[in-house]
Amino acid sequence: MPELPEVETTRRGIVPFAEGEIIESVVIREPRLRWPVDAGLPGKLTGQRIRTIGRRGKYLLFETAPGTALVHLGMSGSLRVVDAATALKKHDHFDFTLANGKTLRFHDPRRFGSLLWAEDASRHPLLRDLGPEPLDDEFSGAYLRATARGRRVAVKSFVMNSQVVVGVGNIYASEALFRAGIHPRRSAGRISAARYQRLAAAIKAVLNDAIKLGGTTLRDYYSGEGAPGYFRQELDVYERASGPCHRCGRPIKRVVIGQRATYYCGHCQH
DNA sequence: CTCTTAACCTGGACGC
DNA sequence: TGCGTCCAGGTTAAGA
Repeated sequence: MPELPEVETTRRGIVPFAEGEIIESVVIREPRLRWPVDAGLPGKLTGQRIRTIGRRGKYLLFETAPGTALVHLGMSGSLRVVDAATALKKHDHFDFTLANGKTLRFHDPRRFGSLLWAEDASRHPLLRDLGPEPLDDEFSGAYLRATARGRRVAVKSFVMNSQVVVGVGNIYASEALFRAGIHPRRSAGRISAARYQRLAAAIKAVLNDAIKLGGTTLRDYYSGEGAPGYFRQELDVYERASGPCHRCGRPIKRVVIGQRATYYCGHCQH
């Protein structure tokens, strides 16, 4: 479910309530997430102050003195600020109870999300090999072009590869390729420098636009404060199969690339 | 190395 | 109502 804009919106929603706060208790109700939750994790976090709440790709990073708790929302996860007395719902898998009376509550029906511990987050195996942040200056058309050299994979799969660049998931990959006028099936290694410049700019623009509107709510995404994202109404192609292209009016196509639904305009994208 | 595929899991929508 | 099928915002591990 959540891509970079949704994770960033979640982060911004919980920062005012949780950054700088003491974690009074950690309750794990369901440890069977994407990776089993370490039984020793509550003991490590309890009593610690959350120094910062950061983000790396789609991971939220709760940094404390002894280490960092990594939270990934997977496909269907959400992390929300609730009052301590808020009734539990099905699939509320863990809570961080804070000293200010608020609780960070993780909800995830499909359990593809995760809660992990790292003494040094940047060296954790799941973070160590990640590509650059798309909104950083080092992520550019030149970087994409150099990284794509010799690769034959479809460009859509290429930009969704977190070792190439983090945070670009299935919605924003289709959206960025539409904005850049690039066909999603084109081989990554056979795209010009000029077109990669357009693509890098399109990725930055679509992610920034989505963050401004609080992300995209299709089914079950809600921010840290429980608000839906309003970028859905700005989508040009995603889940618009057979609808008119916003540029040329021809019907948007839906195909499957790398097992994922992909939307594009056959006339505007080459 | 690069690339493809299966797998992890629940629930909602839809057809019969 | 129920049952089977398909689909869903992510990511890794295994295999070719």
